Amino acid sequence: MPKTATPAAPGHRRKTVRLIDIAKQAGVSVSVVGSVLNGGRGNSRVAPATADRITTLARQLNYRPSPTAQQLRGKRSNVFGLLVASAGDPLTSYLVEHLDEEAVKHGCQTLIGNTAVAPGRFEACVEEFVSRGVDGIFCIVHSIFPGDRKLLLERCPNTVFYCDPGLPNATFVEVDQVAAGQKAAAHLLQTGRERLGFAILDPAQPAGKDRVIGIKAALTERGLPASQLDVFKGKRGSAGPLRPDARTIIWDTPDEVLDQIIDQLVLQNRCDGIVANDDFLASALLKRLRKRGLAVPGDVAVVGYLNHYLCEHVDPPLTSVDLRHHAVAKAMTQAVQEMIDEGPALNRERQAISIKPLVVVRDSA
Amino acid sequence: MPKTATPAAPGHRRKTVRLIDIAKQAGVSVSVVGSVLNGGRGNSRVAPATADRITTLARQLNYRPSPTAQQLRGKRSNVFGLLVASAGDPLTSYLVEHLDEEAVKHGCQTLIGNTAVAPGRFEACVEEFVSRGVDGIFCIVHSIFPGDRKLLLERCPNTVFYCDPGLPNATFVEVDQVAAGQKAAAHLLQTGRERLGFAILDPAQPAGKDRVIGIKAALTERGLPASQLDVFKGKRGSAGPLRPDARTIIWDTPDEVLDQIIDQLVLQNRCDGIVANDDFLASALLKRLRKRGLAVPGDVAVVGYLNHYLCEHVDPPLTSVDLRHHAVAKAMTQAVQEMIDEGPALNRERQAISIKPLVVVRDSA
DNA sequence: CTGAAAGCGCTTACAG
DNA sequence: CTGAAAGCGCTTACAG
Repeated sequence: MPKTATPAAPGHRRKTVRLIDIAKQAGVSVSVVGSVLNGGRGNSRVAPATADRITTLARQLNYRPSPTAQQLRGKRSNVFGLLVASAGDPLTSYLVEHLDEEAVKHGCQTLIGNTAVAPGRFEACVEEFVSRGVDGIFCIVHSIFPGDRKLLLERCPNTVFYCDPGLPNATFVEVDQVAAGQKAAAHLLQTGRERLGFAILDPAQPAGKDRVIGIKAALTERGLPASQLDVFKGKRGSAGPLRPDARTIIWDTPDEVLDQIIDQLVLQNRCDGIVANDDFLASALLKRLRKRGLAVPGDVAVVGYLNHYLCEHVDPPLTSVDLRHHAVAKAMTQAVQEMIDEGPALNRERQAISIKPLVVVRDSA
Repeated sequence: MPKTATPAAPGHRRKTVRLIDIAKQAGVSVSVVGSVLNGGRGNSRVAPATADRITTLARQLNYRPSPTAQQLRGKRSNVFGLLVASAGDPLTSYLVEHLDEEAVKHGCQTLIGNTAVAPGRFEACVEEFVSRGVDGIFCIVHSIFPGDRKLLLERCPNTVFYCDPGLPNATFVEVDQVAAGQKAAAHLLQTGRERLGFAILDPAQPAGKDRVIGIKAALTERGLPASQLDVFKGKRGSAGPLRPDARTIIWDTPDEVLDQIIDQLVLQNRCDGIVANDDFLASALLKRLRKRGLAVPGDVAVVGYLNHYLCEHVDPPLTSVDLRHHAVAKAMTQAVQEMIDEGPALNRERQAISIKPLVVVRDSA
């Protein structure tokens, strides 16, 4: 229990240097020092000679303004809050990294809000972020996780979502699913495939429908009929954490479903190119195809979706659709920065920013 | 540019409720309200009836103390800084998640400090953390990345490292490498393997030597001579990022080296169980062994190290040594909490906390 | 048991 | 061009 009221220098005696310390040494008032060192526009108000003396002194003493005091006085915190279901999930960890990288470019730091740790954490994190005075919030919590997005937007209008939260006045960045389907299919067609299969799970999701539209568009572009696409509509397998230790959602597709996909698309409909719902399904398909004596890409080409970490490691390395997390992060950061600069614009209109994905070619297609 | 000096409620008009607001409504002074709502020991000083009135009012008005003001007054920030080379790296992303989870349990939030974004970021992050008054810092930046650890420890004594930073007064948590080798080998021996191979990269690293000691200990425990272990000492392949987008270090082992490993360990020395340096090497070996007509685990069993995400997805699924990131995170958080509680104990002794890894059995061994 | 007052480090009108 | 003063929201001795 620290007796001193010196907050900086955690667990340390070392006196933190303040404006007044510099002011004394420079023989001027704190106002002058403040305006020279931290002043927004107003360091022109100080005589050049005085200003020089002050900046030199500040450098010598290694002066750092106290963000705490500045914030209490009404300045920005230069902190963004980041709501994430689980920061360790490789699905989003790259996005976390890129968001923080962009935040740093904007002179900000990122505060983690891990919402999947316990029930009610989403709302609790929002309250904490707001009371800490964050400048804005990124919400990259997947829609399958609970959390009151409406409350979030009320408590902090400067919020940018990853994917559509379904709120009338939300700002969000999303991946263009039509383009995702179109690009995956176009790659298959360009490399000589003629009959395409789409193994889709959760066909009810709009993302799936958009990808079908995209695949058909790719066929049309090459003058092929939409009937050259066969869609396997399956259900998710059991969802469970990858390891007892982790909270990652990994969708485990049972062998029966994999066999159904292979039976319908490859054997029955003679598809020579398959677009898989995601890299996990693709990776499972790769294994199952081998087990059944079908060669990839010899007999059938496979394209994944996510361009996930594991693509490099499966056999053969998986061609996949990259979601361009860095571009997403840039767009999200830019959006929040604009909201901050524009000030409290209540009743803001819904704004959707769309990112076009890219195909990363490896060996499977 | 906000005109008001109200920091909370980012980009929002909504007046934040303060102690004085409650004080007025309750007809008492701020001192009383403060001691009831935020007071450490001293809420016994207030009459129960008054206290009740105040707490009710606080709940009604949804009062939240301003951490900024509290911090300026000398209270803890309840923020931990987290130095990480790249938060998106799946090697550490789980550790990031677990550290934050533990921080939340201790009533703290985590501020990210991404040190690999640009040169000098490590030191810059340290300064920012210190000036923001973090209560402690976790440094999980891998030793191959630059960063002045000594300065870090000086600026913030309440720092806990993941892995030995090689400083005389550092507190750190590390994985027991002897146990890692011992457990991997013990599993192979228990499942009927008799001649072991260890494919080690960077043999100069102490971690590698410790693992050799562990493997030999496992042999001895079963009454086998240490000569039943054959060590392949190789060099790292080229290190490069997995994707142009990411800063992850992935060690790419060229096919020639993989062939050398197989030639020496499997063909020449008839090893039937291989301990691989890490999951990436193991995954590459799996592919190469298949290409050369050797069955896993039929002809040779393979054990990885990391229990990385991809273990589930390679073919066959990889048995691996789990580094118990959650236990590591717990130990790190507990250590920093103790440092905070004990107060500024300069000249603290070097403290090493060792975590014993576990074998996670899948199909490859 | 309660209140008035000082002060954490800074910014920002307001006077000179 | 420069300084004295008020105040951000809170805590903490110190008086009553």
